[in-house]
Amino acid sequence: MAKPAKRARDTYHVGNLAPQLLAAARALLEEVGPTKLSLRAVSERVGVSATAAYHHFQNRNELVGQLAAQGFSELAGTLQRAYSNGSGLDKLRAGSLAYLHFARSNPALYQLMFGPEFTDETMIPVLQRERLAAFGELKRMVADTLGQELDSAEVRKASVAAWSYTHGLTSLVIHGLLPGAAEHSDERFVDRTLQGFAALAASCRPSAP
Amino acid sequence: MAKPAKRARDTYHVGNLAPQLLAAARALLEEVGPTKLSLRAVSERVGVSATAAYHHFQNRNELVGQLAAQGFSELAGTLQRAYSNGSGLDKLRAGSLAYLHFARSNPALYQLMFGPEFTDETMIPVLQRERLAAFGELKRMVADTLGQELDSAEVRKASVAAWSYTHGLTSLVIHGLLPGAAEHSDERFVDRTLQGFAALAASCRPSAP
DNA sequence: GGAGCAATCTTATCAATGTCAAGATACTTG
DNA sequence: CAAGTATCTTGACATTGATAAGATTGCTCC
Repeated sequence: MAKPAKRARDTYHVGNLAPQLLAAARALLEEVGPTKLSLRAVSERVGVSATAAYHHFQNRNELVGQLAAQGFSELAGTLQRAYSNGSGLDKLRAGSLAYLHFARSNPALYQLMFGPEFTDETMIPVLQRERLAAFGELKRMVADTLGQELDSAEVRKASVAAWSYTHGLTSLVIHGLLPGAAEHSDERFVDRTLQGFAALAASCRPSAP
Repeated sequence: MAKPAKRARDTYHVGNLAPQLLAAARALLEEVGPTKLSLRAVSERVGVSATAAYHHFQNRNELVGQLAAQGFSELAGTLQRAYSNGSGLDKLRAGSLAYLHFARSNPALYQLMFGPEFTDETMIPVLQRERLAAFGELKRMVADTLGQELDSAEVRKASVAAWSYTHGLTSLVIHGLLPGAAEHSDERFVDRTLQGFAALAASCRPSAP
């Protein structure tokens, strides 16, 4: 009704179910949490039978896997935007901020992306691809900051370091392990953590260079 | 039979079921993964009926919560040991190593400890306590390294920083997001990440102090 | 030491969920 | 328009978490 269905393919039976299921699942995911997302609830929200999803996804795992892949894709986009819009040398800080902001805006999705649902057996190709793409985006940022080749050992190590601390901080915030996780701003978390690193680094090389 | 039951309380009916259930759950957890741990399987392994556990735990959540609490307790102990045995200034490196080693020795338990199962509603007191205790251990290490008061702002920030990068690195390794996660040693991961931080820090203050 | 009691355990059962098989429906294509 | 295929529904089954009610065991107290 709202949109004129130009192609015949677009109005098929009930319509293109797969995107609708993904959208409903995405919404439900944030409502009920990553552990309580049921296929039946998703189907019911869209208005189809409980087993309709099996004609578009192999099983529940593929649906949530595509959801996670979608998350990694959005995360990569967010990082890229922060990277290009960032000014000065602290593009990495902007990256961390974007990362944390994405996770706090989509906590359940973030938990799904890094959750225990996907092991080697339950991994699906698209998820692996988007994961790599997101990490590639991070590596690009780091390579640019360091002024080195994208696949140099330096960049690889520094990228893992950057990803580690950002993901760790984000994970702690999301899971509520840090006091006052609810009220504090993204900036506060990132900046205080960076200050913490500075303090640790300073104590390693006591005072002079 | 094996052990002479000194107190009468110790041989009660089938015996002290709660610890047995926890032990079986702990073993099963690592066998089937954190998402597939069922109460029934645990009960069956111990040799009791499916609902026997409900006389010792409110529900499944309390059982896995106590498992997670146990994990935090062991983690705290591991950290403390690494901290006291560590030599020189790199006690923090020893702490990171111990953290990563614990997680890789108990991957499913680690995923459970930081997994999405425990939200504000499903939180249980003992888990919260052990969590805080483990973080307290980390803070002690950092305070000692920095030579500052335990609850100074500096120590708090530095502790979050240290926890963030260690937890982030560990999480990435455990979830298989880093290439070659299976074969490489704990030392390699930690040291390369620390080198990565050094490279990042160096690029922020280009050359001179 | 035995009666009573409370803790513990079992059986039966239910609701929710993931999944499969078979049939019904709608769109497409020759 | 007919045949065929993609899509969707109904019905059913196994697994799991959970509850209710009954059975059993060990403790307690006279």
